[in-house]
This record gives sequence, structure tokens and C-alpha cells, in this order.
Amino acid sequence: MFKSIKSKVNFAQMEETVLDYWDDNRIFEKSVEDRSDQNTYFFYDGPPFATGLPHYGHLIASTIKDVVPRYHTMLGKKVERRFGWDCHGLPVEFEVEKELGLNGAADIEAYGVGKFNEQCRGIVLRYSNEWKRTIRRLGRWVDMENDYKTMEVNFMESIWWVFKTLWEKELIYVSQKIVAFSPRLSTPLSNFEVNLGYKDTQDPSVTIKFAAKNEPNTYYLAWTTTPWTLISNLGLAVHPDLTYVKVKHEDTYYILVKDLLRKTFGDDEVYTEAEMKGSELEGRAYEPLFPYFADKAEEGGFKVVLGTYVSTEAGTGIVHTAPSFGEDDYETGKRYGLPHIFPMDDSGYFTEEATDFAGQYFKDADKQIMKALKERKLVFKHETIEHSYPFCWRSGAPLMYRTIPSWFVNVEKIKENMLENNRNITWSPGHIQNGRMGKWLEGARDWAISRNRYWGNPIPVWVCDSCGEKHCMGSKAELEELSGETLTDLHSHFVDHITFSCSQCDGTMKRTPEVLDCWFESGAMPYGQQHYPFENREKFDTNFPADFISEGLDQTRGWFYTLIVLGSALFEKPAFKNCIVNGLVLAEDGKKMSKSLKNFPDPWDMLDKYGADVVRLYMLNSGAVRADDLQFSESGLQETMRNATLPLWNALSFFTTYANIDNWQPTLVENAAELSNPLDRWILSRLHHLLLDVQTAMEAYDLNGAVAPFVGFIDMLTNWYIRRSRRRFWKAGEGEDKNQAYATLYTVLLTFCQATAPFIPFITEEIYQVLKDDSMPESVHLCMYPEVNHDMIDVKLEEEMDIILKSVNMGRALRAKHQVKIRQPLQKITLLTKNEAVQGVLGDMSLLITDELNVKQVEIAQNEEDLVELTAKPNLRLLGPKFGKKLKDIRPQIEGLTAAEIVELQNGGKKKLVLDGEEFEIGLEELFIERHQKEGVVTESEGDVTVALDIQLNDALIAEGFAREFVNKVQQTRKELDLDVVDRIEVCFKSENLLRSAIEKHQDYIKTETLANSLEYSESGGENFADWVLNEQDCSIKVSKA
RNA sequence: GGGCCAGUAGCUCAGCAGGUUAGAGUACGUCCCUGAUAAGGACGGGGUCGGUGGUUCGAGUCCACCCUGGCCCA
Repeated sequence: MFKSIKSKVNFAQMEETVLDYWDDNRIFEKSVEDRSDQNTYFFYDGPPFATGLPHYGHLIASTIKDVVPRYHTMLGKKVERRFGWDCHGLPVEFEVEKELGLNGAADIEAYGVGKFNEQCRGIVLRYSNEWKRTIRRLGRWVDMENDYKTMEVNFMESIWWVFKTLWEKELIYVSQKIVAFSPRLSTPLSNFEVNLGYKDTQDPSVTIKFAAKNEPNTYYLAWTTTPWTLISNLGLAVHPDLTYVKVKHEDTYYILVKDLLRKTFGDDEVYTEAEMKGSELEGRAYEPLFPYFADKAEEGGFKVVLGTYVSTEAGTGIVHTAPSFGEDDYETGKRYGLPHIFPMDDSGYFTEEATDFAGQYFKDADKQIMKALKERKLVFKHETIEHSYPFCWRSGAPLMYRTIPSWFVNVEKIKENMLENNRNITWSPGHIQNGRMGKWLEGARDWAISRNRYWGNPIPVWVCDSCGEKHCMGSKAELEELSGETLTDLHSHFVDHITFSCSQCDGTMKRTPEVLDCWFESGAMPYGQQHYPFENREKFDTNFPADFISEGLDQTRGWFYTLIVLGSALFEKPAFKNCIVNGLVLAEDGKKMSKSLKNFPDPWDMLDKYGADVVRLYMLNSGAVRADDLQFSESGLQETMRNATLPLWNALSFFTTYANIDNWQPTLVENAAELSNPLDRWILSRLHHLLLDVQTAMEAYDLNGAVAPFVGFIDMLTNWYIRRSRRRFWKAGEGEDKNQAYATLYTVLLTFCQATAPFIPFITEEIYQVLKDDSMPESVHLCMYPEVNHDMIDVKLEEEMDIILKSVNMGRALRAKHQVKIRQPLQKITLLTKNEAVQGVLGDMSLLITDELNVKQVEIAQNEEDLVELTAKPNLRLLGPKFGKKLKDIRPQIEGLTAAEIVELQNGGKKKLVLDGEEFEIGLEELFIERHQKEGVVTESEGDVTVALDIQLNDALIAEGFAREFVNKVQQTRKELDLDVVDRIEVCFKSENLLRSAIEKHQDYIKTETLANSLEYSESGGENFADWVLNEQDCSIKVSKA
């Protein structure tokens, strides 16, 4: 006996019991432990920030990360899956700062870095239980107990090894970087923080006169809104392609861009002395505004430089350039090798280097600087503008863009290798490789990896306070040896106090204060998670690069990138071989999901309502698994449930219902050739075809390609195979055909579960548990993936079935057109065709047509021309190249072919066409034959098959029609009485004579169909009789349980 | 401003290497079917394939430019 399965089902509840089954029986653990260490498939899990809750983006990524490892597990691989946590970084620090009421660097240091870091450690995993709950509910199998954390000492030590290896390869250097800086907090801000603080504000808008050297009485006009940066000016930038002019205005000469001449001088009279391209100005010298850094002229300062960022939107087309205080400025300075000057402290006050302005706050200095320049008559124009400018979101102070010393990975140096490694990665979808990822790598710039923060992995470099000598630590042991201390942790509050003597001078070595960008840590996760190379060397060597990773599209610039950089830098290899990229999950309205807009349903509600299988399948069947955006909608979930999981479930319910009635004992079909019913051979052929499709798609990491065919298969199984096989299961008693039907359906259901288990792990487990016998593994997920049996695949049979399906469709359409309902039996259907394959569908297969369409007989005829109009059209794919431009002229001849001429071609003849005196021969294969209805004859055509229906009725057919109607009403009544499918009944009826004689004539048929013990005519009718109209005849029927 | 992806029916999307009347699912309407199925089927309405030019005998498909949306970068 199989477990009795009701067709009503609550998937979410069912899934909960499956989850418990997995836990209680350690199925996941077994699926890993039982596999050999020699046959591994390696997966890396990208660590999420633990500071937020899981959302749909995580659900799609988690689903992909579950499907692929499950599939490879079923192929016999050992697939370890360790969850990871990204623990360090700004978001955690913010949380703690907020909780403690701290504001920036000074506050944190006053509070104590050690205490602060320990607070961070304390909150970083506070959502991990939510994560565990969600990941479990989704059915993702991943080891969350034996996870890796970027803050663990072993992980951190591996990071030091990575850093030191790059250091030794001379891929690490220190330079300057422009950051948004809060002078109040003495700390750099992240982009995210900067965006929090944009405000409209008033600033000076000034045009300054820079005196040209060696050109008396001539000035470059440059524009700025930050006069305080003028002290640090080292260049004037012009666009190489724009046209500049030297003009005379009131006895003074000015140089500026031609396009802004009128805007600058208004209606004043000016005389153009000369015109030149910006590129011609390059290298011309000018006088420094202030004397403080005048000596830098020797190092290339105070010259005109070129920059393509110069625009004519505002100003004068000449941009004041202070390399320490702006992104473009800095890049330009770097290009021209300008020296680094920085007359300011970390709180925004000018230092002694700025002599006259020393001690002034940068923003307050604006006025003093303008005053000084005005006195020297170097201000051309002084106005005020209102614009949007970023302020510190916590202190309210205006931000400044400035350089800070920063540690870099020299990515440029290894770029070629990175590009090559990328070419060896299989990306899904493929366009990522040369598109987004490839383009990003081509443009890759050196990677700034230091952060001036506290909660992170300290940069393991000690610097001499006297001579600047640097020493990079590559392990915990190395530092212990140098310090004589035993270390249990590597965070800065454990290591910063360690100092030692410089090997080159009398100085003291102290750690550089920065911590590593947390992207460096996640990119180094292949090494960190295994504490490589301090442990697991052999395991690492055999499993690197990983076989598979998967994350969202946004990781092209994130994790994918850092994995590639570090894999290339360390081993000259990609860190992974295959990668599926998922797209963004948007709300139903196409916008971002937003908690404040409430434009999406809670993920947990969806899991509770539809179950995880449906959520998984919906996403797998969408573009989200090939980097397209997904507009998430609940109706999509409903549709998925209706089209896939519900019919599948009901196939099981159907099977168990009748198998139990018949007490059928499980047997598997090993050899399709033994089966006599073509329907059975057909569904098995489709099944193995499906296995082939899934296998092919999975090898290409094409999840859509794997999922779409099995959803289609469910439809074929339920709406054709079972629908057309039902009577075989209903037959009373035993029989070989019935046995084969059971064996086939059993085999299909069992194999299908195994094939789709990686995608929809719950329902397949439940079905498997119902169907399995004691000799089979205890879980579907411990089974081997079913192999394609090519002997089972019968392409010809599948083609024939397609013709049957088409013919049935046409037959149904004809009945609708003739307004003859299906319950009315008809004598004959005729398939008209010259296609020889169709001849083969007769015999056993014709039963499918007669049953489905309720006709007595199928006839095949070849004389289609008698019933349909035949016309020909050119096969352009063949005739296009053959005739080229003449096609237009020859076309009417082809379209004008008569039916007789076409039939001649169908019989193997050739047709001669004449064009411009030239003769051409045309064969059948160069034409498309079209069929249209002839007037007065109702037919349907699709392809080369035409169907005609004999709608003549005679007394016998009419009587049978009555009998079918009668059966239908009795069955409806059975359903209303909520009888069991095997209950016997007794039937009484009352009707006119015509109907009565039809019913009595077919009483055996009626009794068999409705499981009626008796069928009595009643003169009187009475209580419990229900009135019906059967083909316009009145009738009363009473049904009672026997 | 740059890169990538997308724009086809009310909605979600197919349309492979250019080929004839551009498809499917869904929703809507009519009819049919039903003792596994919150199902199933037939028919019907619904499209200037984002726009403009070009290549070609022929363009949703190839090329150029532009517009819109998304993501990333600046």
C-alpha cells in the first residue's frame, strides 16, 4: 500500500515535515559524508554582510547556490558547502557609533579602540539566527555551523599571508588618494555617507587672474568655488580640443576659452589678439598666486596642463588645479608628476606652510584669501552661487575632497593575466564575460585597499618612525617572534601596541594605522576559509580554483572582481571556473523593492503561502538566473503553482488512489520495448528526452534551460498521458495493460522526482517517500541522478504523437465550428495527407484520437486536393539566393500554380518556369504548400495534415449520445453526494420514451461507467429525483448508495 | 559623461545562424470537457516588434545614430 494522498494539499505544511525529516535523519550531512574525498566539486560561498536581514535578492542567489551543488551531489560528487560571514566594515562601525553616541575618529579613540572593536564583534552576528531560519526554510543545504567568519583569527592570519605574498611580489604600494573628508570628525567618509549629506548652499564663485610668465600684462582667467584651495594651486587645466583666445580688454590681455568670451565680458568691447587650441597652451608657465610653494616651479608646477574633463558649462574653460584637493586635480597632478603639497591639518586648519593663513579654518580662509587677492587686483569677478554641496551627515560641517595616504594593489601590473583568467571562466549568461566583467577588467585601475577605520583586519605593516623602513608580517608566528608575545587575536587592539627596533636605524617600528578594505577579505575567502597555507594545503591545492560560484550582477565590481584580482596576483589563475550571475529582484511595479513604499510582499508570507518549491521554481524559471531583472509578482507564484507543483502533486494523488484500490505492487520499467501500449513508450521517451535536456543545460550552467522543459513535461504527463490513460486504470480486475500502465506511471513519477529534486527539493522528497521501497536510499537527495537511457528515446514515436496531438486539436476545433459537442459520438474523422509518417499513426495510436474526440473511426486519405484549396508559396530561404533580384518577378508565377500542378509536384514532378526567356526548374522542396478551406466544406489544416469530420448523425449515434449524457449526469450526482470513487450505486430515472429506449439499450455501458448495481425506470419519480435536460429531452434521475 | 543589459499583445516573456501571415503563457470574452488536478481544451479580440536612417531580393533579427528604463562606474 502507498500512503494515501489527498489532492488537496498545503505545500508549506508538507515542506515543514520534510525539513524535519532531513534534520532528524541528517540527510544533508550524509549527502556530503557518503561521497569520496577523491571526487569533489568545490563551491565557494560569497559572504553576506551580517548586518541586514535576508531579502529576495538573497533568495534567488541562495536558490542557485543550492540547485547546482545538489545536482552535482546527485552526480556522485562530494560537494562541501560552508556558509560565510563578512564581519568587518563600516556598516557595523556605524551601528556601534550610533548605539554609543560616538562621532568619528576622535570620539572612538577617546572611548578606546579595543572597547569599540569588541562592541562591533558583539553585534556583528546578531541577525544570524534570522538567516539560518530563512536559509533552512528555503531548503538551501549549506553548513551554517561550520561556517567561516572574516573576523576569526585563522581567517585573519590567512589574509596577512595574502597581503605579504603580494608585498613580496611588489604589488603593494603606498600613495595618495582623494577622499571625501569630514574635518570635524577628522575622518574620511564613504560614498554612501557623502550621499546622505547633500544640501543646497551658497558659495563664492570667483574668477581669478593668473599672470602669464614672459607675457607682460597677460592673465589666464580661471574659475573656482573654493578659494581656499588657491593656496595649493599647482596648475591651470585647459581642454586640448577647445579653442582658446587671447583678447585685449581695457589695455589688459586675457586668455580664456572662446565659447565663453561673451559670457565673461558681456557687452564690453574686446579685441581678439590670437586664437589657439588648448593643446598649444600646454606647458606655458604662469606666476604663482602665493609665494609659499613658488619653489615647486622647479618640479613642474605652475604650468598649463591638459585635461579632457574641462568643460564650457561654467567658468572660463580654464580650471584652477590643486592636486591635493580634487579628483580630477589629483589625476592631472599624477599625470604631470606634480609634487604633493598639503598645507593643512586633519581638522581643516591651515598649517605653518600656508604662512599668512596659518591657523585658519579652511572655510573661514575664503574671505581672507579673496581680500588679499583683491588688494593685489587679481580678482576678475567675485559673485555668489547657490549649488548642491555635500556636508558631513553627522557633524554638519562642509566636506572637503583631499588626499590621504593610502595603500594600493598594483592591479595594472597583473591586468593581462586577469583578462586571460577571465577568458577561462564559464559565465552564465555568456555576455558577462566580454561584456560587463571583461570591460571592467580592461579599465581596471589600481585598487585602494586601506581604510582609516578600526573594525577590520589591520594592515600588517610596521613602519619605522625614523627612517620609514617597512616590515610586512606574513603570519601570527612572525609577529609573536618579533614581539615575544603570544597572540590570540589579530585585531588592531591586540597588535597595535607591539613595537620593535628598526633594523636600519635607531628608530622604532610601529604599525601603520589603517585597516584593510573588507572587499580584500572577501576576495581572499578561498584562502581564509581554509586557513591556507597554514593548514589544508593539500585540500586547497586539489580544489583551487573552485568549480562554481554564484552571486548577483552587482558583484562584477565586487566579489567577482576581488576574487579575480587576488587569484591572479597569487597564483596566476582565476579563483573559480563557473559562475552564474543573477539579476536584481525588483518590485512588481518595476521599481526597487522599498520597505518604506511597501511595494512587495514579505518573503516569509510567500514561503508560508506557496511553499519554498514554488518560490524557487518561479525564480528559476525567470530571467533572474541569467542576470536579467525580475519583476517579482505574487501572481507569478500562483501561476507556477498551478502549472507545475499542483498538477505534479495530483499525478501522485491519482496514482496512489488507483494503485491502492488495485493493491498494485511496485515494479519499474527497465525496457520500454516490452511495453505494448505506445502511450507508455511515448511518455518514457519524453522522460528520457527530458533527462537529456536537463543534463545538457546543467553542463552549460543554464538553469532556465534545465527548468523550462520539465515544467512542459508535467503538462504532457498530466494533460495527455494520464488523461488518455485513465480508463486503463479504472478497468475492473487485473490485466497486463493495466499493469504496464501502473509500472510506467510509477517509473515516470519516480524518475521525474530524482531528476527535478535539485530544483524543487521538497515535493520531490515527499513523492519519493511515498513511492520508494526499502531497497532505495532513504532520501531522494541521496539517489544518483537518473541516467539517460538512449534506448528509451524514440524520436519517431514522439513525432507521431505530435501529429496525434495536432489532429486532436483540429478535431476539437471542428466540433466547435460544427457546434457538435464532444459527448455526441460521431462516425468518422478523416486525416488527409500525403505525409507518409502520418500513415504510421494508425493502428494502436488511432485509439487516442477516437477516444479523445469521441468518434468511431479514423480514416486516412491522400486526396486532400478534393477537400482543400492548395496554393504554393516560394521557400524564400532557398529561392532567395537562387534568384536574387529576379525573385520579385518569379514570385507571381509560383503563387499562381494550380492545385493540379501542385499535386503533380507532390508526386515527384518538376515545374518549368520561364522568366525573360530563361527557363528554371522548381521542385516541391522549394515551395511551401498551403491549405485553405474550400467553400462549403469545413476542414482544419495544420502543416501538411488536414482534418475533416463526418457530422452525420443516425439513430444509433443519437442513442449513444443520450447514454453519454446520462452517464455524465449520474457522475455529477455522484460527485455532489461526495461518494467515494469505488462506491457502488443504484440509479432510478424517469423520462420520455425516446430517451428511455436509448438508456435501456445502453444500460450495460451506463452501469459499468457509473459503478451502478441497478438501473431502474420509474414511472412516478418523486423524492430525491433531480431534473435534467439531456439533449433537449427532460429527465429525472435519482442516485443512491448501494 | 562612460560601460553593460533590456525595450515585441493589457501583463510576463520566446523569436536560434536575416526568409513568407511575429509566437507562447496569462488576463478578458464565447463555447466545450470533467470521478486525479485551486484543472483541461477550442475559438476570438488584442501588435506602427522604442524611434529614425542604412545594408539586402527580403530586417523584430545586421549596421549607425537617437530615445526610455535598470545596474555599475565617474
